[in-house]
Amino acid sequence: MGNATLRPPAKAAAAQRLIRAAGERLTAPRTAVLAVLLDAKRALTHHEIESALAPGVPVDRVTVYRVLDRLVTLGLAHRIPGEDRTWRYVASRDSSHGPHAHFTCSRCGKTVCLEAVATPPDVKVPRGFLPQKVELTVQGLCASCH
Amino acid sequence: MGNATLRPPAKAAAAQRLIRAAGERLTAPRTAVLAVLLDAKRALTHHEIESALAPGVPVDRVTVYRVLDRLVTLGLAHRIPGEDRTWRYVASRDSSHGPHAHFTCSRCGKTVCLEAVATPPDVKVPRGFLPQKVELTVQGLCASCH
DNA sequence: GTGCAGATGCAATTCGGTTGCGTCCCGCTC
DNA sequence: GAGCGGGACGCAACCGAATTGCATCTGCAC
Repeated sequence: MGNATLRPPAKAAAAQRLIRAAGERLTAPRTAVLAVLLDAKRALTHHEIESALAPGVPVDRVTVYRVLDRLVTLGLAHRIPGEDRTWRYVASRDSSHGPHAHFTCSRCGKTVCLEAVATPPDVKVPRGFLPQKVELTVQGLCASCH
Repeated sequence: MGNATLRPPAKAAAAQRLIRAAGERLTAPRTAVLAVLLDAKRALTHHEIESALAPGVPVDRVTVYRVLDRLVTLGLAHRIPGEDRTWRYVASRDSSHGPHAHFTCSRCGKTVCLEAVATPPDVKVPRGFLPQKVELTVQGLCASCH
């Protein structure tokens, strides 16, 4: 998952580029948080993000929330409601926001994005309902818990 | 959604039957809570459940949580993590726990179960992962908010 | 009717997340 | 390169959903 003190500089540079490209002000917290997300192989909770960047720049809890919120708004990240009532965040791999699938381990809570759902979700909704976003979550055991 | 003071006795009777059939002790809170769920046309939050049964038997907040928890364990109900970080509960229509789909209105938060999803659950999971349950959530606008 | 494991009620606590507000600093302008 | 203004940050207090501990009560088996 990467070490905060040794976070690849490439990720920080990429983070800066993305923030700039979004027309946002470039600040240390934003760079750090986005770099953490880009470096992560799975969805991270707020707590995980916070502790991942702790050794470097100390960033306030609230600021992390606000940065994440902003990143989600900008489309640079998206967040997943978990079974444990906490948000998890992932950097958006690219702007293709097709029907998204996630896998959550019911033992350790680890959450990963599943690429390429082979199923065009033709869901029947009641008359008058307007579907906008489809979330597909698979619960089960991850490789290490299995 | 039914009125608490005039809750159909049929629902209370059904609730009692289900609780009994599950080999559980029959208590007023359990009957009341399950009756509320059976009577509901959509998924209810803890708060909604509580206020739905308020006029009749006053049931402690904590007890409602515990009863719901028990009902979920027994398979008589299931709960859905919402975008607003609160659980919503629905009585399990029957024991067929196929891939389940829910619709959540992003404006008013109302959540309903979608029957009959044409979802062939061929989701690709990473090697070593063991899928157990599939949740499909559709976000959008409900008929009244649309 | 009696006993007891299990259920309930009450109070206090935890915890993820949010809000208010004063200060700081990024980035535009001159 | 100095000045400036609005947005971002940090701190502290707050909120509400959910959980835990414990004493009391009760469904139900005998």
